[in-house]
Amino acid sequence: MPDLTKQKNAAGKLIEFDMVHHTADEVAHRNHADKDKHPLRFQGQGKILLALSQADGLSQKELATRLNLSVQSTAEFVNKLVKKDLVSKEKSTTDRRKTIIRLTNLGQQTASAETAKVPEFLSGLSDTELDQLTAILTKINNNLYAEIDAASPTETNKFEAVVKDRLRDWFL
Amino acid sequence: MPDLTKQKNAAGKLIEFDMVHHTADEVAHRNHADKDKHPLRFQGQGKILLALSQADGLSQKELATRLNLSVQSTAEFVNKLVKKDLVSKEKSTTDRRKTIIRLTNLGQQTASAETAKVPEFLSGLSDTELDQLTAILTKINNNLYAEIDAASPTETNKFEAVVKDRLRDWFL
DNA sequence: TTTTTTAATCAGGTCCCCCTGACTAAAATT
DNA sequence: AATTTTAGTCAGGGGGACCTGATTAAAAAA
Repeated sequence: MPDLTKQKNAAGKLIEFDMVHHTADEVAHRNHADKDKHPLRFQGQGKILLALSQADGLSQKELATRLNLSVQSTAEFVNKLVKKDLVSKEKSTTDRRKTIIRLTNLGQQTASAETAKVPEFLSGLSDTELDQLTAILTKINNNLYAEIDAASPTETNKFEAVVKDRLRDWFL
Repeated sequence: MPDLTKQKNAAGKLIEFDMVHHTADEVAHRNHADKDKHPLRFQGQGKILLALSQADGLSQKELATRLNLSVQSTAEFVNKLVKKDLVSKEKSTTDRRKTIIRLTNLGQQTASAETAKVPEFLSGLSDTELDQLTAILTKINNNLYAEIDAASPTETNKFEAVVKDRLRDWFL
């Protein structure tokens, strides 16, 4: 078994990263006169955006199912995104009960912009360090997937698929 | 300059970590019948708790100043924490305008419990990997501090001090 | 065709983070 | 003693993540 101290050190750094990262883009958004407010994480409106950037043109129901949200919540988030011009709604022609949600250009940009600016804080790391980090995070993430799976088996597949597929699009 | 691909890989993993981590404890809280709800991050009530665990017995005004919050928001969070028995309020005897906020035992436990369970997902990492991770995250965090500083010079000192001191208490 | 299922919507709610404005009580100044 | 500054409180508001219940319109099944 590994050295407890080393584990704690790493854990501390990870927590610190969490907090500092959060604050960093909070501050960035506040000062930068960026009219757009929030980080758009994997929650609420951000969730929708992420799912759509992986598979565009889903119906609201589809979105709700994939994201484990009630259809009402989904509708709420979608409507908010429509107001911000990030997605569009249109009635399906084949089944007129359905509403198809699509990313607008702005929506696509927004989704990618999120990741485009990430590597900034990775500057200063050597190739070796980047490789190490990637390898380590892969393990950590797998541990987390396992944790999610243990707690909620049904949810994993969908979630993991959405996240991984999306990240693949972005980074590979 | 570093390999762009390596940087992207690492960035992808980091984003993935963010999302998966978030979802992991969301799910954990949902299923585990843990009566306590939220992760208590560096926001709102969590912010207060963190600050207090670094320097207990501050006045509300002090808290507000350190955390860059309005006094009203601070009061709101403090009151919520009081209801949860995590902090206590008492009038200062030397200056009867002031209200001194202190962590209760439960509050202290809660603050530390947060970190106690973190190393879980670090299991499976070797000592070497843990060292590497720590070193790398240190660099990343410093980059982020620099970013915060650039965007909001006034805020940095307070923030960095609170975070680092608190983490030191927890992990060293 | 009538009934049932399905995709959405509206209404209303809970709780969280955070802010401004108005007002009180207690110190510090003048 | 009268005034001003300071620490808090109350009231009210804006936005966000979510949910349940009730209702409508359209498609699928009986």
